[in-house]
Amino acid sequence: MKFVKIPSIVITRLSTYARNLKILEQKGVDVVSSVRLADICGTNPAQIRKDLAYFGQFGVKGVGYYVKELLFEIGKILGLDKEWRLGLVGVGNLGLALLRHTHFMNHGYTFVAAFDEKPERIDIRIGDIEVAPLEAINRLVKEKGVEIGVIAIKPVWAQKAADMLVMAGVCGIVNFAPIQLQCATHVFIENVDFSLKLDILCYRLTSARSRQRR
Amino acid sequence: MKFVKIPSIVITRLSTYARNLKILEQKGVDVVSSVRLADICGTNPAQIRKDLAYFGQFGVKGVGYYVKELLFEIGKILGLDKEWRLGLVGVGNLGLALLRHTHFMNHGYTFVAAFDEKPERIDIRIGDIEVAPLEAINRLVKEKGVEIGVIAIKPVWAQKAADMLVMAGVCGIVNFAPIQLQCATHVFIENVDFSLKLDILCYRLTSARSRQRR
DNA sequence: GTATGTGAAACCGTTCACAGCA
DNA sequence: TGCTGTGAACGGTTTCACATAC
Repeated sequence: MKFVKIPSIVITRLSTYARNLKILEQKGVDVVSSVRLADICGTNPAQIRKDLAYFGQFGVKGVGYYVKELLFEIGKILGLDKEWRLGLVGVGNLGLALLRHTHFMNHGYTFVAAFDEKPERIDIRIGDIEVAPLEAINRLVKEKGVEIGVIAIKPVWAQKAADMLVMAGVCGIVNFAPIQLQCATHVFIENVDFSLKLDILCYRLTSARSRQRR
Repeated sequence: MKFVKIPSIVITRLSTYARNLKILEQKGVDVVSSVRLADICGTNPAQIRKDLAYFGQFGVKGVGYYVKELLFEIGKILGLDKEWRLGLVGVGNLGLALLRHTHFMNHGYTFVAAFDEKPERIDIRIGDIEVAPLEAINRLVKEKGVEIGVIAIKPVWAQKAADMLVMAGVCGIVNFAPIQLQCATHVFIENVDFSLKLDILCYRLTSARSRQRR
């Protein structure tokens, strides 16, 4: 078997396919062709087939893909066939939104710990979780088996939080703070960046307007 | 002047450059070379120079870039040299986080209206803003001059919210709901997608682990 | 000497087009 | 016939390398 580097955009699309396959499954659709799925996902049929080809052959020639089967296979590829344990740093409004609102999340993810730097937030209970101080990160990450850290704290604290998470053994971080975290190379970081998206929109709106004015 | 299509990844990077130039400015740094800036931004010096070349010549040969000047120019390119008026749909925890916590945002963006579908949230005041029902979108978007809509409402309501915003004249939307919005082609949509980022991390962690096991 | 700006080359991802199979 | 899987062609982005200017 050859070593093939998989572009990260492929992974992004797989997640999109999974999301839309779930919707098809709920609608009771059994089989879907790459053309139909591409239409739904806003991409190209060849792209879907190429993306899947990185991982194997999941379709039936002349027929298409069985929705449930493909969903299962993509889940396996992405690693969604297990429960992932999340630790939250920062229990402000954003943190609370993440903790409470499961509709912003897929199944398979559970918050098992939460931390904050503000003394008045310590010991507050949210569901099953008790908010702990940042100093408890090392102990609780190990105790609760946190695998992914979610940073939703003020930017000034974000790097410290990341350092503590990594020190405790966390290898994956979703960062909501608008700064670039510096971590060891074995740590995977994904940024969720509202102000970046706003900047992109500004540019598009600005250039669309200046084009109109001509 | 030639028409050159600018890749959207260039815009993304410009925003990153701006963010880091701001930090350099605060530190009192006057001049920065593309090598140094690339180092900070985690990219390649040639890439920075190529990105900027789409828009003009902003450096001094043998010297580098004047931080303040370059920051100003990038701001002008992105359209950050004006105030942008935002309208929020969905005043749950996430919406409140966006409204209140300015550290998730750059300067230059101001929320001027907020909407929610839950009757108990209507008429609540947050700062200068009074929460209005979705039905008021059309009127208030026009009255307050909303230019960008921010959707932080439950997925089931998201498409309706988008439709109403677009109907009222909004051409840019930042969407936090984990669904793909369908809008007219003149509308720019940027998605902020937590569960997508989680899926990417899962994949990376899973494949890193399976690589270790070998 | 030093760092930008930019053609040219290398690289990578997307799309095409068709062989192969149900 | 219909749709997948895939080599080949294409198009676009990144990187290199050097002429140019301070």
